[in-house]
Amino acid sequence: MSSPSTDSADLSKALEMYIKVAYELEEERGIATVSDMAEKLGVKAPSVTAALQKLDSIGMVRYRRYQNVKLTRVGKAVAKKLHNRNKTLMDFLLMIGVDEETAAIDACEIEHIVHPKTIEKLSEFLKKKSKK
Amino acid sequence: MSSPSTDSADLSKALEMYIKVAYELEEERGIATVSDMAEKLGVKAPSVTAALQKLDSIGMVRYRRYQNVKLTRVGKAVAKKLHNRNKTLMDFLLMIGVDEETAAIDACEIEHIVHPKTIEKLSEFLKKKSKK
DNA sequence: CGAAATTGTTAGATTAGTCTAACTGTTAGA
DNA sequence: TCTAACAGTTAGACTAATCTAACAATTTCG
Repeated sequence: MSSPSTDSADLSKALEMYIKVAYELEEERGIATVSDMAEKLGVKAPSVTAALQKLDSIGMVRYRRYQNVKLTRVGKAVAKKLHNRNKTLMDFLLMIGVDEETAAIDACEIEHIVHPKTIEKLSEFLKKKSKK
Repeated sequence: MSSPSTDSADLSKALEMYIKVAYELEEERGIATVSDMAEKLGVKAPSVTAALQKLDSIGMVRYRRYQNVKLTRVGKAVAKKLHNRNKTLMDFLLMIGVDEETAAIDACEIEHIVHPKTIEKLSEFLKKKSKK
């Protein structure tokens, strides 16, 4: 029952974003580079280096200087959790009529802060809606 | 058309919370003291002093050392905006079945970050629901 | 192969928000 | 009234996240 916690309660929003973006890049192009991460996140390269050092130290990514980044199993799980949350939030926001762009921004903020129970209820709510 | 902006985009979540709590205390007991604010926010007194100095400097509160705090007109407007947002979010979260405590926590986080458009849509959505 | 261009890292500064410890102003009651 | 207790402030440290400037490794290609 107790695999390394995917419960990112102890990860800041900022660190979660680095994980998420690393994941997206691995998906999109097989590899996550520092500069691509910086670009996607709208920060400068040194911020990425610093974040990767932290994430490596807590076992979220495998990172060695001058080498590419690799999410660990735990890191991937965190990324996937964030993506699921994001999807649920997007679906809901679009359903109530929020425009795509605003929904994307808000979902990306909210995904880091809401309680799992809330996501759960939101998800159930959407399921019911879609059945009707 | 351009009264001092209630658009708290430039206020951090932390500063918004100080404003909100000052407002609640003014409502509840007519006066907001440093120690009551610290208590409500779960921070120490020096953090409150620092925040009040900042908020005074940007015209959100009237604050002079060793004296009680008074929200300015603009500060009050920000507080009210936050309360409205909070109410809308709470109503929604309770509607989908989130428990009171969790809803309160989440609403308090979300109120600082979502786009006005989103609150607007959420509000319309609740209105429709209640009519049915 | 090696130099130029690119990419990434390190060092050091900055900002916001918090804390503790020490100090100061205020106030209530003997 | 004056002082002890309380409330509030200041000083200084710390953390997280960011930046710029300078430096180092890597890669590409002439």
